[in-house]
Amino acid sequence: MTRSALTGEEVLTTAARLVRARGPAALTMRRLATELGTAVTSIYWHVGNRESLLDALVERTVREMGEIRPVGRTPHARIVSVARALYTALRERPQLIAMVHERGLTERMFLPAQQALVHEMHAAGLCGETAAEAVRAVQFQVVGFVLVERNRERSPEQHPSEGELWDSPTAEHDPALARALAGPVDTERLFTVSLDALVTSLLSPGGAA
Amino acid sequence: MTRSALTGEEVLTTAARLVRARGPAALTMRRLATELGTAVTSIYWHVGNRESLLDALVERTVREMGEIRPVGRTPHARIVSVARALYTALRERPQLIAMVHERGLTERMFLPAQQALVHEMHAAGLCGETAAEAVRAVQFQVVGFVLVERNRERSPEQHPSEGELWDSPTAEHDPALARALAGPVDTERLFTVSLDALVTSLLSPGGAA
DNA sequence: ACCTGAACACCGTTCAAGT
DNA sequence: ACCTGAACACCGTTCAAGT
Repeated sequence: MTRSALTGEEVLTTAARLVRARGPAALTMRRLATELGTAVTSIYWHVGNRESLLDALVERTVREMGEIRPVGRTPHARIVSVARALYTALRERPQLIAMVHERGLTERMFLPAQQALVHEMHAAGLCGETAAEAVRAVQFQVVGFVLVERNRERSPEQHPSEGELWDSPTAEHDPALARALAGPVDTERLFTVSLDALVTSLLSPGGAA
Repeated sequence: MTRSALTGEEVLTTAARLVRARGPAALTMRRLATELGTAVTSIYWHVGNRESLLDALVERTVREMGEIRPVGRTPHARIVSVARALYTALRERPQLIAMVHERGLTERMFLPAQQALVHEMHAAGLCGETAAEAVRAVQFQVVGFVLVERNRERSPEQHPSEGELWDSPTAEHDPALARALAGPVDTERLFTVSLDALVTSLLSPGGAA
């Protein structure tokens, strides 16, 4: 049986599917060829080599992250919406994001969202270095949460257990804190709450950063 | 020529050196064997396989990060000192940290520093969820900075250039902001400044988070 | 223009055999 | 108890040869 002509786009799509389903390590040229029903060497004609295939995959991810648009009526709401959209998009593509980061393109990936945030900071009356720091604060908040959360998912059994924190003498007399830091935490809620707090304090005159 | 008996410790040290010098991809069992002057298969007797070798490497890194101690007279100063120490330690071992993260041990790695931060937050009068959020805020600040910074180092040519930001209509009339967000930034200073601002606002009553 | 198999230099890992 | 080489199943990549 013959298959229709192979295209670069088809290679890319199948490669992306492999990465999302089974991680970057599962993306071998031979496995990809089997998946596509072609000889390994055909892939090379279309995408060069493995490295440039990964580059193309990353490029596509960066494009997708660029489609984030603010929604809401107040600057506060619009900033929160961008941060939430970033957060969601990052969580949906953990492996691809890791690949973007490995290639040093994280900043470029964030650029459109960053420009949107700058716009909203201006609308809220911030400017100059204050606005820049506010933008970064939001960005770091998102990245930090995604990282911590992913870490919890990966190793649900080995992150600091409540027990361990209870043993710590400093936490002994503050159970609310121990609970908040150990967990299972409702990260979704925690993200919303602390993002809201952050944006509020950033936008208030003489605020946090 | 014979060599003295191989030990697990020796394998670990040489492996760590290889990773720090040339990245995790350079750590192949065969290369390691050559470096050690033994047969590949000897390594297996001492450390099991590549996976458990990496586990041991990661374990060692986690231990090293646990040696952070706060210094200074005020809670503010002691919190800042912990954050700075974390920041420095993370920057010194980028590849090993990445491996820790891959294995989902980032939180465990941060645990000692986290406990120190909890202690200082209590000393500063915070407790419960407020203290927990403050601890996380500091932690995310550090992680966020290390990530952004490492990204800049990796791809000095492709992060958003000043030119690009200038083209953006939102930044056109705010050169100070454009400068702050593009770069090259004095990240060392930026880290100090924004860490100080963060801690100040966290510790002030009715503060940021 | 597109696809192929053979071949090369690398991997990690197992295992029977040595001392 | 420790070390070895041979062998296996995998890699990515090149290249001459096909259509």
